[in-house]
Order: sequence, then structure tokens, then C-alpha cells
Amino acid sequence: MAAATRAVASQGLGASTASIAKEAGVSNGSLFVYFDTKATLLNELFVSLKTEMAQTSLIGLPVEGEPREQMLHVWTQWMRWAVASPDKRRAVAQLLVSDDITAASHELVNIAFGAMADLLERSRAGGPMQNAPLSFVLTLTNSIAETTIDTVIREPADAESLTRLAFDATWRVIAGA
Amino acid sequence: MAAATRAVASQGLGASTASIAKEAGVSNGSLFVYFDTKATLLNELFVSLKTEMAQTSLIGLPVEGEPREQMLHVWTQWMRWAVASPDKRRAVAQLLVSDDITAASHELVNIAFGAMADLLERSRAGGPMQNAPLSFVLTLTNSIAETTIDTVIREPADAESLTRLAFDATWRVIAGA
Amino acid sequence: MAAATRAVASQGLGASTASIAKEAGVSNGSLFVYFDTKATLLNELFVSLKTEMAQTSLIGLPVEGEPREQMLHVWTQWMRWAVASPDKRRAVAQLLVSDDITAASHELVNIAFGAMADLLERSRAGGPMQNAPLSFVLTLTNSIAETTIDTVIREPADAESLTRLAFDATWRVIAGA
Amino acid sequence: MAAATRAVASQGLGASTASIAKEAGVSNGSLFVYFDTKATLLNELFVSLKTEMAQTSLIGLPVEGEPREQMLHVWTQWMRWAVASPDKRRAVAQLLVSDDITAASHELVNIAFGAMADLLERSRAGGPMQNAPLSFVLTLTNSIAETTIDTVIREPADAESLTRLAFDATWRVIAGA
DNA sequence: GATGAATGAGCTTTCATTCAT
DNA sequence: AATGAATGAAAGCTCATTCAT
Repeated sequence: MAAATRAVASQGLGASTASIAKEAGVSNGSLFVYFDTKATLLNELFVSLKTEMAQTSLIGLPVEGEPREQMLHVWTQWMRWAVASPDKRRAVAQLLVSDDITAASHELVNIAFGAMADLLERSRAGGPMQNAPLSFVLTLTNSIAETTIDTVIREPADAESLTRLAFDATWRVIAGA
Repeated sequence: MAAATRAVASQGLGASTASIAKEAGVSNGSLFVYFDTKATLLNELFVSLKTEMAQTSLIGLPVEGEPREQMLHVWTQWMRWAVASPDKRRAVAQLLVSDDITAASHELVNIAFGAMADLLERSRAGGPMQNAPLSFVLTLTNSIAETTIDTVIREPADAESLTRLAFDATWRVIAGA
Repeated sequence: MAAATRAVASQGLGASTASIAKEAGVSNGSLFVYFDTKATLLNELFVSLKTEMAQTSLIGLPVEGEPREQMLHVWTQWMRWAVASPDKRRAVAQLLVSDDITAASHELVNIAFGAMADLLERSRAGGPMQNAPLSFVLTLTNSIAETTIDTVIREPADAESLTRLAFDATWRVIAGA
Repeated sequence: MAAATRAVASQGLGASTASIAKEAGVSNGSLFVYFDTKATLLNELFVSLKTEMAQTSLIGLPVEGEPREQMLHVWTQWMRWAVASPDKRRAVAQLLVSDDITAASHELVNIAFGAMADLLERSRAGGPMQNAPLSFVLTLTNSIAETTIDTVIREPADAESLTRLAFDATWRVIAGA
């Protein structure tokens, strides 16, 4: 899994199964003992990375806090994770646009993001997004975050201020002024 | 070009040159009379689609209008184009994540988006994003739009209201409340 | 023909018909107005170059001279031609190993080399090669010359002495000590 | 390797990797398990054949003999090898003019021909070629041999006498009368 | 006669997957 | 379970040749 992350991060979705196996220090054929197809591997990788991402974001969540405070916490964790694990980030970015990732995998990820969806639901209450499909708000938040991460990775100097700026923008999206 | 759009939209970046040629009703080899490599073709397609997108957005722009009014116009045009040309939209989405698209192509696209960048610059004046890198605001706007389009395509019923909801959110991002 | 010489000299037998046409400043298709196939072109080129080579060697031949004197003259002319026309030399060298050159072309060349064959016949009279097939003696002389030319082209500094050394060796082959 | 020899001998350097694989009785792709590229294969083939040729020539060399005797032995072995292995001979002839054969491969071959170079050095001592570059003498000997082989293959009837005649000529080249 | 776009067979190379060991 | 050689179906690209203009 870690090997696949590195391989996909550096070579993209075109990373050959051979190169993944090599990166993992196992033989060509061994890979197929554990994964029926390359697609299976990619799906498992996707779910695994996304789940890790979701869980990491929730670590240390101020349980009693206001939605905004909780959201900020999640946001900050998220950015930290992305900056600290550029390979995982890059791999996820590649996998997101792969046709090989099934609806089932996306569904699994959604479940992992359940807590975040709840938080989002609470955050938007009474706000301008209260009547939009929740999935839309979730995707929107997600894509703002991804864009921010991309920029932060490209210009690490402004990381702090940009992260904050982007969070405020996100909050304006979800909860209005 | 149209054939490539369809092929890339339906088969992704992995669309074979053979399938593109077939789609275009020309022979395998003819494709390489016009494009030196597959990458060249993809780059030209990318620039062409993005440029079309940018230009379409500006058609009928209320020249004397307020930034918000202009922005709404652009936003609406954009959504219309995307909904009316799902193939082009899908193709662009694929091309955006391709390693084959060169920096030069991105630069060309940036130029085509110059007018939009200006508009964005005027829109954010005095607002919370005034000190962020313009490129960040541009990408952010873009990714919100893409996400919206994805959702609209998936659930065309809510198109109208969602488009408006998303525009308001975007405006909150750019210009604050 | 000149264009083909340059193209074959620089790109080898793999020179595309397109590149030959371009070198000649005519269109792709025009080439096939004059040569039915690429093989035809190569054969004509081969015969043309070889014939030129043979004729050049005979220019200024001391008609009344001894065989050795005549042979030396031919030899010297030959070397001069080769050094002065490296492209032609290289092209011929490539063509010599091509499967496309027909027996008929070789025959034509042999005819062009008739005078040289005569000279060789007189030169070997009474010597150790008098009973060998004349074609063998001819090929032998030829290959010694080619080898010498190759070396001379590679190390032009020793051209003079090497040319003379090689001629003496050739004479020993043909006529003995 | 044997398959490649046959394929190159009969089809020239243009022999497709597919045809080589077929000749070897393995699949298309298997060939690339053992050779990274076609060029690699050709280089290995070249070195292998040339080395075999050099070693075969030295088998049974009369160690204590005069240079001339040793040279005659080498010469005879060489001719025998060539006549007995026409495919290998033809393949080598093709490979010699290939642009794919690297300087490194030629160097490897030179090393294999070290013993022959020594012999040649001793043979020419005190003779007319004593001051020529050794490499020239080597190439010259080689090309005389190749020419002889070509003729012998074409007219096997005169093999014996021609071989002897050619050797005497070679000796005259190297060592004078 | 000259053109050059069009052709499609053919090339080398890659790679997910299989399977005997 | 682990291996890695073997596979063969693609893939991108080239090029001699044709032919309508």
C-alpha cells in the first residue's frame, strides 16, 4: 500500500504493477496474490488513503466546541496532513480522476467522511446552503480544500496565512458571513 | 478536434490514437499528419477547449456593469456552456490532470483567461481576498465552478437554483458578504 | 540524385523517401514520378555513384604507361575522389550492403569497371594471381581500397603516406613482389 | 541468440523483433524480458559472434610456430568457420554496418581480437607495413578475409586453392615478399 | 508533370496478468 | 504463499506508396 502510494505519486496512474511490486520489495507475481487486478489495488489504495485522511482530520476534535471551531480544527488537521504527506496527497489526487475507482469505493469513502458530513450539516444550519444537497456542500468544501493544498504545496512560504484565508472563505461558503 | 473531444470524454486520456482517428473518420496514420505526437494533439485540444470556454463566458458581457453583475453573467454563461457541451467539459476535466499538458499550454490558457482575471481582480477589491495571490483566487473560483458543474450534470433538475446558490457562495468567497 | 546521396550519407539506408524529397526540394509525391520505388532510386543512385567513381579514376590515365604506373594513377584518383566527396563515399558504402541493390545493378557497375578490369588483367599477368577468377581480384582490390579510404577519412593526417603504403600492398597482392 | 543469427542472416538488420521471437519459438514480449531493446540484442549478438569467431581462429594454434605458420593456421580456421557457419558470417557482415552497434561493443570485440593483433604485430615486423597503424593492418587483413570468404561461399568449388591464394596475398600485404 | 494529404501495414516496446515451480 | 518468466494484446508512431486535384 505504501509502495503503491509512492509509485502512483511519482509515476501517476500509469505506474506499472511491476514498478509497484519492486517498490514494495516483492515479486511481480506476488502482487496478484493480494490484489486480483490493478484496479482492485487502486481502489483499495484510494479508500485507504481517503479514510486515513478523514480520520486524521478528526483527531483531537474539540467535542464540545462550536461548529466553526470544530470545522477550523478539521481544516487545519487536513492541511497539516496534506503538507506532511505529499505522496499520499498526490496519489489521492491522481486516483480521484481515475476511471478505475468504482462507485462502491466512493461510497466507502463517503461513509468514512460521515462525521465530517455531520459537522458540515451542523455548520450550514440556518445558512445560505441549508437547502442544497449535502453532497454538494461536501464536494464543494473538499474541492476548496484540495485547491488550497495544491497552492500551499506550490508556495509553502505563505502556508499559514493562506490556510487561514481559505478557511474563512470556506466558512463563508458554508455558513454565510 | 471534435473527434478527440468525444474520444477523450468517453475513454479518458487513455483513448488510443487509433480510436480518435476512427472517431474522426480518418485513418490511423492521417492523425500524425496533423499532430506530431499524441501529446501535441492533447495540448492543442486543451488550449482550444479552454479558450473556447473563456471566450464563451465573455459573450454578451455587460461592459458597463458592476463587477458582481459581470461575474454573474460569466458564471451563468459558463454553466450553460458546460451543461450544453458535456463532452467538452469532460474532456477538459481529463486534460487538466494530464502530465502531457505542458506549461506552455497552461500559459496560453492563462492568457485566454486574462479578461476573467481582470474581472476577478476588480471583484475582490476591498474584500477578504484582496491580499491573496490572484492565481489562487482564480483557481479557487475555477474549482468551485467545476464542482458545481459536476453536480449540475449529475442532477440536472436543480440546475437553476444550484447555479444561483453556487454563484452566491463564490461571491462570498471572492468579495465577502 | 545529389539529394539522395546526402540523405543516404547522413541517415543511412533508412533515409525516408520524404526526407530525400525534402532534401531535393521537391514534394513527397514527385519523387515517385521519377522512381517507381525506393529500391529503384537506390539502385540508380548506386550505379550512378559507382560509375562516376570508375570514370573519375580513369581521367588523365597515362595511356602509354606501364600497368603499374597506370594502376598507381587510378589508385590515386580514387583516393582523391573519395576524400573530396565524403558523402558519395558514405552513400556508396551504405548501398554496398543493401539487399535492395539488384544483381543487375552490380552487373552494370561491373561493366563500368571494365577498363579497370582490363588494367587489372594486364597487371596480374605472370604474377601469383594469374589463375584466380578476375572478379575475385577485382573485389579484392576494391575492398583494400575501401578499407584504405575509411582509414584515411578517419585519420586524414597520414593520408599521403597511407595511400602510398596501401598502393604498394595492393600491388603486391596483384602482381607479387 | 541462434534465432537472431538466423533472422538477421536471412532478413538483414530489418528483421523484426517479432520474427526473431518467432524464430526462437518464444512470444513477442518474451524477447524483451532478456533484451531491453532491439539494439541491445544486436549488440550482444555482434559481440558474441565476433568473439566466437576470434576464439575459433585460435583453436589449435601452433604455439611455438613461426608467425607465418601461425597466421596460416588462423586464416584457415577462419575460412573453415565462415564456410561452416554461413548464417553467422552473414549476420556479422550485416551487424558490422549497423549504426546500432556501439563503440563499447566494438571495443569488446577488439579485446577479443587481441591475440590476433599480437600475431599481426609480430608478422609485420621488419616488413613494409611496420610503420602503419596497427589498426589499419588489422582492418585490411580483415577485409581481405571477408572478401575471400564471400567469394568462397559463392564458388565453393575453388575453396581450397582460393583460400591458399588469398592467404599468400595477405602475407604479401603484411610481410612483403 | 507536380503536389501533398491520405493510407494502413508494420514496427518496437509496454504491461497486466497467468501459472508452473 | 511466493516467485518471475512467459505471454500477447495493445499502444504510439513511421513510412513507402497512391491518387485526386
